[in-house]
Amino acid sequence: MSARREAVRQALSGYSGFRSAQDLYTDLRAEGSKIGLTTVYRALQALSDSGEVDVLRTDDGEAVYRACDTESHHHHIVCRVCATAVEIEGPTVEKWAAEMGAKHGFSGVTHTVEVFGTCADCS
Amino acid sequence: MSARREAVRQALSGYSGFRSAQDLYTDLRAEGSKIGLTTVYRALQALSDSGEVDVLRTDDGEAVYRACDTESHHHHIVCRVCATAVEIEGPTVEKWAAEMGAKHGFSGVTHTVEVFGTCADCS
DNA sequence: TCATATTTTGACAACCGTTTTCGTTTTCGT
DNA sequence: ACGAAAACGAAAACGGTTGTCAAAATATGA
Ligand SMILES: [Zn+2]
Ligand SMILES: [Zn+2]
Ligand SMILES: [Zn+2]
Ligand SMILES: [Zn+2]
Repeated sequence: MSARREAVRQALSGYSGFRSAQDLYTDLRAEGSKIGLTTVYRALQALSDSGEVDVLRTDDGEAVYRACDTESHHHHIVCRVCATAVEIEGPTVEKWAAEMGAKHGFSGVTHTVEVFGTCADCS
Repeated sequence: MSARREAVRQALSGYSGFRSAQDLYTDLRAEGSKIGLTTVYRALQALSDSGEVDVLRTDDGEAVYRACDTESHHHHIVCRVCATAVEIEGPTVEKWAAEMGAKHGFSGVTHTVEVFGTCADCS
């Protein structure tokens, strides 16, 4: 883990919501870091490959990242206004997805589930 | 509904899976149509705005479209190999998402759910 | 320590899907 | 048939992301 990658991880950990690569780049530069945008992308790629951060796509196709508390399988409920996110578990959903796969003859079933809403603070 | 838009809808209806704008453009040109790529994008935008087609983002951020049988809320199980998709309903999931929202004080809760796997034909 | 091999970095250009622009063509109501 | 309004397509612009490559940092080992 290089110093720059650690800096990116740290910057991401400071937020409870999902952030884009460019957001993080702006944050780091604002703090005085001389990091390059390319390096931020590379760090996020590595962190997501290793499962340390979660990635998802916004409606307009931008990748956003989050340093979650757990590395085990989970989902999120994300605020549409402030982008803060809460980690949630859904045994119900896990089972449902598996059942659906089996029912339709699909193997190697995975799923993506995200919940959106407006959080209490933003209401 | 203009003729070009109708052509895009028709082209999309010919497939059971999700297709990208560029895929459809290639299909239509291959059939001899003189349609432009811009028009394909515009038609898909209109169709998705009106709820006639579903849109989702692939892992690499590309938008893909599908002409579903029903316009009411539903989800899909998508084959990772041939991209064919089956429409599925999940009362269980609907309830779970709503409960999660309420539990964490979120309002106006929506959700995205997609299931992926390898279909029977591709196994 | 010093020299050398390896990895990481960042400026910049390239890439690719998508949107905007704008002049032309088609459609539609009268 | 006429003019207004909408749709169209080619090309340029856009924005996020990835590739390139030379310089800088770091690790290795004599
Ligand atoms: Zn997470
Ligand atoms: Zn799950
Ligand atoms: Zn559908
Ligand atoms: Zn649902």
